[in-house]
Amino acid sequence: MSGKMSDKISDETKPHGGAGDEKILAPAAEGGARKYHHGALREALLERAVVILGEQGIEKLSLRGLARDLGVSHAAPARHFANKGELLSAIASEGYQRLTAATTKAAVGVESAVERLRAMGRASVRWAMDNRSFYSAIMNPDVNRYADPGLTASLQAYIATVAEAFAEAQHEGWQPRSRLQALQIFGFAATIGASVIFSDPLHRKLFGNLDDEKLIEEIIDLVIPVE
Amino acid sequence: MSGKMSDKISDETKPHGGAGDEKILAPAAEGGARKYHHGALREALLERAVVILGEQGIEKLSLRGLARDLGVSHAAPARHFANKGELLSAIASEGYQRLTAATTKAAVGVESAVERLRAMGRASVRWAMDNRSFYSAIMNPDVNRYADPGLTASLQAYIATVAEAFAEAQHEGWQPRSRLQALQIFGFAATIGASVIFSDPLHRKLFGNLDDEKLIEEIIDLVIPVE
DNA sequence: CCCCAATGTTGACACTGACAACATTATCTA
DNA sequence: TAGATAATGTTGTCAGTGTCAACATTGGGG
Repeated sequence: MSGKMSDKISDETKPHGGAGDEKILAPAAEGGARKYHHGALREALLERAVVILGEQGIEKLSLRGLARDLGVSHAAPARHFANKGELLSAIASEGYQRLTAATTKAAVGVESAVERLRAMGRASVRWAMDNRSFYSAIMNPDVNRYADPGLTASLQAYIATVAEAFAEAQHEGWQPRSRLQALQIFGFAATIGASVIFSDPLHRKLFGNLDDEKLIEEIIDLVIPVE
Repeated sequence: MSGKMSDKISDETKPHGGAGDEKILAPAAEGGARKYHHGALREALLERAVVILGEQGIEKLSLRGLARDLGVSHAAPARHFANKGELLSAIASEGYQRLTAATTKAAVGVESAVERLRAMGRASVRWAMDNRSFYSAIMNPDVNRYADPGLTASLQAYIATVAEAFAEAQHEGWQPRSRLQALQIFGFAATIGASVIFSDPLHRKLFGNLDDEKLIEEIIDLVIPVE
């Protein structure tokens, strides 16, 4: 992704061939493949942005930088994302969709509603740890402040998925004396907080040695006690 | 804070008077006071930055913008903060110091360690809600990624304060069967999560009507049950 | 093949951060 | 009190970024 590599890719822009919606350019004679397929820039931008996010953080992310990395003109990304804010909303939205999918998958085949809840909690924290780039976008206050409708909808869907699981657990008799809304907010709070602590390098550093698997299970026990 | 206002303030730069370390310039003849005292720019920058943070978010914050707002030359802020990252670290560090102070204050005069813990939890969440600008800096993944030693120390101090409170509570017999580290991580997780949910506008919106006082108390009951 | 929409390019401009040289203010010491 | 030095603020310049508009290329449909 050096500037030198970008120069090579620019030369590949000229020869246009192929047909159908699979616009794959032939590898350049000098070796190296084009960084994206014409018409698939949006996906390439998202993908590259997530990498930059993980390596350097949000402030260092720029549309021009992405354009350079992918060998397109500096204003091309603006065809897909009006501005950086829209790009970040898309990343966070994608993140929530993946988080929701991971959470939902964890509950599949689990009979008891309480055990489903526990499995979902585990999956959420583990997902945040394994997808720090996405999670850093999801937890960015500015991204939330300027969230577009797609991001709002994705977060709403995630909330609904988990909230429903809490309702089912209480319906099965779990924590009958607590108000459902309180249980739900509590569960979300613990999940968000644990995800931050276990995924953010600074927090991890300051909390000292964290035996992830053991601690996460202990916390699940505290949040969702099984009598 | 318009450019026009900046022009007026620039005119006030010329007459230097007064003595001692209280360098207050006389109000301009046309009205309006200078935005900062010479030598007190650092404080003025921090103060103004927190306002911008709250009104527009981090991305919109710029050193040049602050310089303009305060009527100083564009590069003056760099005398106090090498870059934006340093400014944000300072804000987050100040935030943690205030959060720690609020948390500590809430525990004063409370006899029982468990009640102290509950009071501290309440104070933390309430503080985040009342200081959204600071909390948005504190919770910004980039700010944490590029935290300077001052910020790291402030976060460490906050963690130590609360962790100690958990240790005292368990020492008094609270939750004897749980491992202390798990209780502490759990408590921090719940606090961080609740603070995010109750302070972030997007989260508040999607979680629907939140009866703050009641819910916070219910969550405290779930995190720190009193038998 | 032609038309039009989608997508990508180019050039220009305003804004931001960074840097260096210079200017002003504040502090300290003899 | 004067002089030296440090701290602080100013000015100008340059590179990088976002934004905009006009233009060019690619893709899809009739």
